[in-house]
Amino acid sequence: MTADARPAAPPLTERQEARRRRILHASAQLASRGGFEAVQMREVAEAAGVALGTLYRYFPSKIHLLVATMQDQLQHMHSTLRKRPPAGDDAAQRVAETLMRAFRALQREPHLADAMVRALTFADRSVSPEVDTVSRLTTAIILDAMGLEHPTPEQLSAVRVIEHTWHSALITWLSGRASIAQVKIDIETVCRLIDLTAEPGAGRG
Amino acid sequence: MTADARPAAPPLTERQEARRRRILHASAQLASRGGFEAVQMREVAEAAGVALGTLYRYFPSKIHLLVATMQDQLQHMHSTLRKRPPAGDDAAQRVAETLMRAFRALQREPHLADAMVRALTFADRSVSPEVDTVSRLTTAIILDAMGLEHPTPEQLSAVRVIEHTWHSALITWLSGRASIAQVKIDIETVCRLIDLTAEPGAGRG
DNA sequence: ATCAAGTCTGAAACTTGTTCTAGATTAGCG
DNA sequence: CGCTAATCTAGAACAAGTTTCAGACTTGAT
Repeated sequence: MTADARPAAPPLTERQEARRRRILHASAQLASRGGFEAVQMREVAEAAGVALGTLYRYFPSKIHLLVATMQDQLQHMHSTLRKRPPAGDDAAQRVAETLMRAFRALQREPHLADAMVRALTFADRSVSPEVDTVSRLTTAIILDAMGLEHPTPEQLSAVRVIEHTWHSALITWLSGRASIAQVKIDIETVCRLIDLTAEPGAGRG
Repeated sequence: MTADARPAAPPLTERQEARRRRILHASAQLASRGGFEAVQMREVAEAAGVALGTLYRYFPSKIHLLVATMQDQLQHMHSTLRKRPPAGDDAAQRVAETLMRAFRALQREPHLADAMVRALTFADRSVSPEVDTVSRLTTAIILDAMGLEHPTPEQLSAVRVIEHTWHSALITWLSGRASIAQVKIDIETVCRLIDLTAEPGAGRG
């Protein structure tokens, strides 16, 4: 899990750490109000009490900023979920329940969700490392729900597909093209893949 | 399917139809070169021999333009696929083959794919109708591959999840976070959902 | 052919993400 | 303390999406 691969992450001083937090907070705040468009770099800088140039030093683009915001929120959610693990009988149920729980959390701040998810899927290669971190966090959450320590490659594939579905379903909901009920069905549908890969010996054909 | 819902689509004159085509062509051309960023509204207008204001009259935003470009390309692909239907034995195989074929077509113009897919997932509510059209086209392609005329609700759910996976996998590939092999695995994995929802005993002919 | 309504053009203006610069502040160090 | 390098600030400048506007051109009806 510990992988600070990026070339030398210089340790931040306390004031710098504080600045970084203020920026992320301002970002989430503005996003909660008006979604992706409401997160305007000048406004973030002002709300965080920081010069525009400084904001760009900390986060090299609006997309980077919002993806980092998502990392932040996901971490929060991960620890929340850990405290109250899902109670279903089989893995598929637990994963579906976990994702729907996460989904309901996002529903409470739909604008914030909009900003984060749009940034995530719009990110180009220059943001890959950060997006990857988000992806690993999501994977960790799903694996936690499955209760697996050593997933098989097959199971990892199922998890990947679940993640795909999760992201894409989120987008269709955010853009008003799918109802919450529809998202629930999609998630439950994709979670059936877990059953397919659960039985040891039920190898892939 | 027949839904000219949008308030009165006034029939275009011949010259207008020609302008529209020129614009879409210029858009695809520029996108093929440098992807999303290379599609600059001023350049599209110039390449299409049209004033900037006119471009915006035809397509109210860059996103609208690129989503329309995708519609165009998808329609093209759909008719191509119809000519040579996939040859697999069961529905899952045929769908996977079809999607991988589409995927290889996109690979040939990765920049174009980048522009279209980024626009598609970045689109907000104001583009919903157009994005929905793309979604229906994709669904039609998948259902064609399955060989289904009257899918059950369950099968439609599977198709939805397949679409989710398709879009999201495409994004991970475009942003360099997944290899082509990985995409193939993901598609094959999700296609196993089709087997789950196949009518028992009906091998589907 | 003529008029009115709608469309297209060219160009400027406005918005917001991003970059750049010069000077002030801070951090680490002797 | 006093120096140097790094960081931060304020603000201008630039880039590309979007809007606006006055005037020229089409179109359709009379």
